[in-house]
Amino acid sequence: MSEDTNEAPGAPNVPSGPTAGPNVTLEEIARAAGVSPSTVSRILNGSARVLPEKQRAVEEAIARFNYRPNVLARSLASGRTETIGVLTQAVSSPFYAEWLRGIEDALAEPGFTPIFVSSRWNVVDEKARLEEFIARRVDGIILLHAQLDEATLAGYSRYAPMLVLGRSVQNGMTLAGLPIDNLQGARDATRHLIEQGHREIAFIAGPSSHEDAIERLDGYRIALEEAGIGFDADLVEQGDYLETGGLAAMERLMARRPMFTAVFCANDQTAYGARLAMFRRGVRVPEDVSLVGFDDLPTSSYMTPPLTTVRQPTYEIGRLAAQGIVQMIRKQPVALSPIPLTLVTRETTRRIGASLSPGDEHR
Amino acid sequence: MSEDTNEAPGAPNVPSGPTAGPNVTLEEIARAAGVSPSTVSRILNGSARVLPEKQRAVEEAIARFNYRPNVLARSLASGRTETIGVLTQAVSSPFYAEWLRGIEDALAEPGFTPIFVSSRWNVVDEKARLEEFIARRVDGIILLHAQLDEATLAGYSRYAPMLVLGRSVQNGMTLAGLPIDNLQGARDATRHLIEQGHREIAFIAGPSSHEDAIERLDGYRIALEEAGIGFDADLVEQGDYLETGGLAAMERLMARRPMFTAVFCANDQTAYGARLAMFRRGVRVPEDVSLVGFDDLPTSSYMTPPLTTVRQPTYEIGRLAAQGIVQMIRKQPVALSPIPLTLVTRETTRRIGASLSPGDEHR
DNA sequence: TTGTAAGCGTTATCAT
DNA sequence: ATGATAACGCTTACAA
Repeated sequence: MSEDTNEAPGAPNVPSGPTAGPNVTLEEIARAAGVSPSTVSRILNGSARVLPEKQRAVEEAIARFNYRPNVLARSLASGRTETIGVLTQAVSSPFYAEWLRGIEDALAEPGFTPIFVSSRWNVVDEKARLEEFIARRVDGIILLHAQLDEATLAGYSRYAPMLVLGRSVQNGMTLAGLPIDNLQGARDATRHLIEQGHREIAFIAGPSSHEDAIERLDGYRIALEEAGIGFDADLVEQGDYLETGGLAAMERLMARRPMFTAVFCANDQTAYGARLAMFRRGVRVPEDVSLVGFDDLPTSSYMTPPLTTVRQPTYEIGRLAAQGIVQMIRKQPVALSPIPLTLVTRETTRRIGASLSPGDEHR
Repeated sequence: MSEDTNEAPGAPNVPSGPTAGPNVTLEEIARAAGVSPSTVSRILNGSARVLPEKQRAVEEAIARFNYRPNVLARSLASGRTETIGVLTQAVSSPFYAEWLRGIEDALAEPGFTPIFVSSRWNVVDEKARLEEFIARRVDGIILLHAQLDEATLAGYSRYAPMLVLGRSVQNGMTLAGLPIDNLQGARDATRHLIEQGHREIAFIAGPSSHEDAIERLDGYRIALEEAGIGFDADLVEQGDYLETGGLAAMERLMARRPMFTAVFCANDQTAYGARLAMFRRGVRVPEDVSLVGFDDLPTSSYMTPPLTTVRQPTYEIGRLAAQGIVQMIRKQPVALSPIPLTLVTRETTRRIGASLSPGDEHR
């Protein structure tokens, strides 16, 4: 029983005594403390009152053997894993980072553990990752930007309650969506430019496969139309939500179309690329061209000049999602209202018109 | 047995027949296919030859019932979880993102699943997360920048093999370190500035609690001394590896010390902050002051101007770590040599000296 | 309050 | 090649 003698350098806290280390079981603790396994279990889970003396004996044994309950066995027996599958499109994207932080923090409170995976913007991977979650018997699933269609999601939600961020779905007991009002955000941003006197406003779009990219384009278009300016397809370039795409799109735009006083980018990463393209050509921001992004990534306020952009309360959204999924697991009703976005005006936009008045620079 | 009738909207692929859905077990599959559980298990794992007809019958039943093996039960029985605990200091840090991507990609090949958690630069959390890994019976652990001392790590490594990134430890069978040569990187960066004619080179340091921050400071100091310039504590400001810290440090520096022609920052985030501080004061980069960062975050090449910095091959490091831990799990020997860093010269540094010659701008 | 015993869904060791 | 059967380490009625 105690053939557990792998020489590890300076193992601390681990008694060199009997069955120390990794493979101690609840049963051995029970034996050592002179109680039954169920008593140990009860103490571990606080699921019933136990005589103080036994309590102490058990706790002493746990400490002495450095015992850690086996989560697997616990979950198998109880049917609960206290685990939430979180599916991102890319764990490493700066955009998801804040969401993850919010989720992680909010999940820690009720004692759930998140499992983060990425599906790389790929529907096949997305399915595969969801099935892994199910095989792992997660208690709930949070999807950041699901690509799968609603019917498929609903099917998977039979296995575990699912919450989809950035998407509206038919809310039910096991499937819910937390939509983000991209259209409104894009409209506000465009309006801001219009109010600043801009009329030739270019747009660098995100991938048309993304629902939110389409919404942002729509918001831009609607604001233009509302202002009586009208949408001009010639002012729109295709990006890919990445810096490289923004750079290339901006280069094409400048080569093709010298007349515009502002550029609205479908996300901040695109704006970074566009900004560099302008820098390369000696186009000044905001003196020559105003620039607006979308998302408000943490670094955007450190761009030079700091980027005007549409802020998503990402950390808070993450928290909301985490709280929501926990409620769904507990079969409590969840009310999820669309997340409003707010424009944060920083220093890449400038009033134009009448004469070249100083505009916004003084602050 | 088939009280499994929760109404889910449009569940696909799930037969509305007998025991469809979540709770199908291996035993039911066996019954349906007219074989024993062991046979099903063998087919699932390919662990033995089975008659083609039974094989087909079982596969058919699996498909029909949409059966997914319970990972928990499997792990409990087999003692293997095929899971790697990955401890980061902050999942959401742009710095760790690329490491995670490398780890995730490389782990997918041998079929391991990473579990990412953050310890928030906090030793207490770090211990707690490690113990969770152990309770989850992960097969191996990768630590990104462990803060715990080596003896403690060695103790935990009794439970599962551990690989520490960015740190050198006494390499053994169950504990290994993959050091990163921060000192050399910092020395190269400083030398570059010296070669460009700079002599008054300021340094914004990282938190002194971080081993790598100290190494970077040392590299700076050594390069200075090697060049006969000598270290001047008055040119060093304290940062915190974050943008805010860089901003504040730079402001203090400018307020205190007008004489310097270059600033070397302990990491890119610090450089972003410093760059903004200079922008605010009308100090031009690189015309007035040269700027060098460290890490080469993805956005650094999109800074304006693009940031000269020390590049860590982060994605590759992540891959190496993943491959290393898998080898350790398989009890194969691992050879881990320190990762060299390379300076990438972009546009925030400029040659000075003789006269104000144009220098590097032409490219 | 405490103990006994029957699962939880697999894998693995035996025989056959 | 296949099937019983005993683990794996815990939870949870059910009794006492």
